[in-house]
Amino acid sequence: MADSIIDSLKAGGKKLTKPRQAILAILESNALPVTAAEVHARLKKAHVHMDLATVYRNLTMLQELGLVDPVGLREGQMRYEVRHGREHHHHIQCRGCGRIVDLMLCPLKKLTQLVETQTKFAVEGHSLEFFGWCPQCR
Amino acid sequence: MADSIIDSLKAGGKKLTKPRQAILAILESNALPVTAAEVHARLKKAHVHMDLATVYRNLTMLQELGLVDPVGLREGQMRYEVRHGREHHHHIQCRGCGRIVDLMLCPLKKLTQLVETQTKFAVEGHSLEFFGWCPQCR
DNA sequence: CATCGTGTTGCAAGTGATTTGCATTTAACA
DNA sequence: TGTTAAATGCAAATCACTTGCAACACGATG
Repeated sequence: MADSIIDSLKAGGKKLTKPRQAILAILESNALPVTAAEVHARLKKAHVHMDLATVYRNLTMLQELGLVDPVGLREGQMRYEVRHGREHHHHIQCRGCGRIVDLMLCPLKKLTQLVETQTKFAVEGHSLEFFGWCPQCR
Repeated sequence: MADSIIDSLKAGGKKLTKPRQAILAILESNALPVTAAEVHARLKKAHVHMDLATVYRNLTMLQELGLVDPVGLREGQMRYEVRHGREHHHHIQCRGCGRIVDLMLCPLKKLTQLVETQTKFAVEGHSLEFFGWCPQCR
C-alpha cells in the first residue's frame, strides 16, 4: 500500500486495521469506481468476511480524508475510487449495459473561476459524468 | 400548462389526470430542482391529497418522456426540474446550507465531441454539478 | 513485552428513499 | 354512455445506507 495513504490515515488519527487494509487493496486493484456492495462482494470472493456496515464506514471515512472520490452515476447508489496515483478525471457510463469508462480529461479549471465570479460561492468540487451508448449497445 | 407538455404526454400515450396536472403545476412554479418529497409536501400544503408513490411514478414517467431533468446532488435523493421553457443549465450547491443556485452555462458542447471520439460512445447526456460554500456559509 | 486508551468491528435494528402488487378509479375516445 | 388502457391509493416490500452497542484490536507508552 502507498505510503501516502498510510500517512493520511495516521494524520487523521485512523488505524490501519486488517479489514481496512483489505478494503484498500480492493479499491487499489480496481481501475473503475466501485459500490460498497461490490467491495463487499469482492471481499467475500477473496474469503474475507466483513460486515457491509464496515465497508460503508470505511468508504465514508476514506472520502472524508480525501483518499477516495465519490462518483455518482444516478444509479441509486454511490461509487468510489481511490485518488492516489491517478489524475483527476471523469467518467462516461453506457445507458445500455452500464459499462463505465474513464475520461482522462477535465475542462473545468477555467469554468470554476467563472462560476465563482458568477455566484460568489467558493467552489470546492464538482461532479461531471457523461451518459450514452457504448459501441456494443448502440 | 404548456401545449408542448400536453402534446408530449399525448404522444407518449399518457393521460392528463388531475393529480398529474397538480404535479406539473408544482414543477412549473419552481425555478429550482425539487425532490419527490418536496413536491408531495407542497401538494399537501395546497390541500391536494396524493400518495407519494404517485409522485414518484409521475416524476419517473416525466423523465422518460424528457419533460423533466433529473438533478443528482449527492444528497441521497434525486431532484427534478421541468425542461420546458428553460435553457439547458447546471447547478451549484452550498455544502453548508444546501442552497442551490442555477448556473446559466454549459461548456460541454465541444467536449462532448471529444468524448465521443475518445470513447466511441454515443453521448446522450451529462451531469455537471458544482459544490462549494455560499457567501453566507463561507 | 504487558498495558491502556481510542478507534474499529460485527451484529442487529433502524432510517429514508424509492418501488411494487393489486383492487379501484378515471381519462380518452368510439 | 360504454369500453379500455392508463393511473391512483394503499399497504407492503425493497434497497441503500446508518446507527447503537458490546466486544475487539491497533499502536503508543512504560
